[in-house]
Amino acid sequence: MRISQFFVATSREAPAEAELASHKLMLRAGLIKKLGAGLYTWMPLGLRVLRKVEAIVREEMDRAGAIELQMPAVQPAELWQESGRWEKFGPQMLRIKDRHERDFCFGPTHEEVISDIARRDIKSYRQLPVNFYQIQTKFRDEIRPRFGVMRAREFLMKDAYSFDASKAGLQNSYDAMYAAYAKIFTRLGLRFRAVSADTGAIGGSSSHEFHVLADSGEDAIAFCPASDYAANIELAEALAPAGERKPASAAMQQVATPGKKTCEDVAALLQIPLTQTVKAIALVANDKFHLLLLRGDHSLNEVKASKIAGLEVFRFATEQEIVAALDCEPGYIGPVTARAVDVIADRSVAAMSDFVCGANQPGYHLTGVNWGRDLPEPKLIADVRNVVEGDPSPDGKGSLSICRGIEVGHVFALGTKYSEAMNVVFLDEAGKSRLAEMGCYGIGVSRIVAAAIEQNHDDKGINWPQAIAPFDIAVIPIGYGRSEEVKRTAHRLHDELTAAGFAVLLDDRDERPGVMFADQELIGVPHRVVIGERGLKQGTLEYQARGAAQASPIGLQNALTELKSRLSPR
RNA sequence: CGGGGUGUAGCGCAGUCUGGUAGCGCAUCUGCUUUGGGAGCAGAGGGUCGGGAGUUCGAAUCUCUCCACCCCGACCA
Repeated sequence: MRISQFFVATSREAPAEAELASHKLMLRAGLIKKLGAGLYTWMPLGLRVLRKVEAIVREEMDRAGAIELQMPAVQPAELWQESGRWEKFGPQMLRIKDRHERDFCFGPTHEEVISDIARRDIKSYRQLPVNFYQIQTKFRDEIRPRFGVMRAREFLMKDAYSFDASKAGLQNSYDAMYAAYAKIFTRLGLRFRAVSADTGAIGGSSSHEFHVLADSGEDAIAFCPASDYAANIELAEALAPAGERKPASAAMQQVATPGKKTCEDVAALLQIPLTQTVKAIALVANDKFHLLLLRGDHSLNEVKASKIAGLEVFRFATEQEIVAALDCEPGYIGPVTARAVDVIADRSVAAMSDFVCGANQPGYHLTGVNWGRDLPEPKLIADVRNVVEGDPSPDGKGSLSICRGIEVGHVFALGTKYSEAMNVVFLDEAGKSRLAEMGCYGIGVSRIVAAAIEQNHDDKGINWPQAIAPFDIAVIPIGYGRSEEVKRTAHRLHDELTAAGFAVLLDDRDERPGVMFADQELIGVPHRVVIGERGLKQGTLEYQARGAAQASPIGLQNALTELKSRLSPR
């Protein structure tokens, strides 16, 4: 490809709205253009990358036995009403009406549609198992779209749905997808990790997320360096502290802590460790007030909290509700005099003695508080906090580390949730009607492009993994308009490399060298060869890999052979 | 949904407080020079200052209103 016949629109400065490295670089390199909040055009250069990712995903899905189809992006409301998700899905779903005032949505996902297809066409166990997939544009009306295509509203996703006759079959399908995902991300050249994930509101038996590891990732992952344990922080269990609770050694005392509303402030004022303090979080669920206790240095895990019976749908209490229930403003609330209130203690709080908490009197806290003596033992003890670095690993092998990741894939064993709701049944060997066991498997295709950049860039620009680079090699002639020999050599090399099956980008703009170098580095073409009069006189060209510190000369005579070997994987 | 911020040329910004005929850098176009790391000089084009209403002799600037975009946020123990 000659640049003059392609479209490369790079810029030196990124629009002010971009924060993340990948977002800035995608805009600067001209991969994407923003049309509106969370809406992006894939420019020709970006589209080449997107298509490469897509191709690898498709190949591995096919290889794993999945069958491609394509469902409509716009879906009738009826299907969603049938599954109950028309109401449940909430404002994330973009709802639209047609000219007859009939309700539709722009599909945020396709469980309903695929279930509808399956129930119409799958009648016998002989047709199972089957796994359908598509690579489709989805729309989710995110509260806050950001980071470019990383969290866009319109995005490209590969979603697959498996149907099996039995739980064991579902496990097979699930395992096959898990393996395919590992292959896909390996082929993409990304550093990733599969982690156990919460099965959340969808229900179902097991679930794994695939994360591309990057400090800028939105998700926290807990993993154990000493074992293969890895879980989304939402799921990672915080074990109860080992050993017996220490006996009380101090008397309960009320101390003045005016203006000190946070555990940090109180601990600083009293000169005690933060781990000695207890914070009380006021929650309301089903119109009932609850006080949830966490150690001062811990943070609430809302997913875990919502698994407690009665707290399935909770919210934080308003200041008015707190005052009404405890007769005290937030900042000084605590469990001791809150006898009429349901108290839920985190495991680590239940194991504390001589702790400090709010006194339910504005400007006062209590010190030396002890369970059983100063207040009743907690009615309910649960794991409701996020694990922190150094917590013991739930599998008992060492301690946890925390890293950040970008969720690019998710495999999910759904079971019969949708087959029940949508009546997806088939006849088994005995002629009996049975519910299909379903699984669903997503990959954020467009997000992968951004994630790959997060993981592979430097101060000059993108450094694509070979597998998804928009071009394999850039040919840069210096003095293109001045030297016939340079021009001729450049075109010959371009043609030969192209004939050898490589995607070649020839910079025939007759630009100054600095401009061409800077553009190639920004765009991130993994290899480049420079042709100049100087070198040609000595019969050499210059080769440089994108990440390499400097160029090395190669002989003009054997240039093609040499470049072929450098370009071929491994 | 709440709070904050921004909207001026394709991009990055100044000008707004203190009203008086719209500016800088990059990019674009023309010419000459230059040619191995985002060139130099000379010239040129491009903006109903987010939209609407109002105040005023006069509004990018003041007032009201609407819109778009960005950031932060459930609180906190």
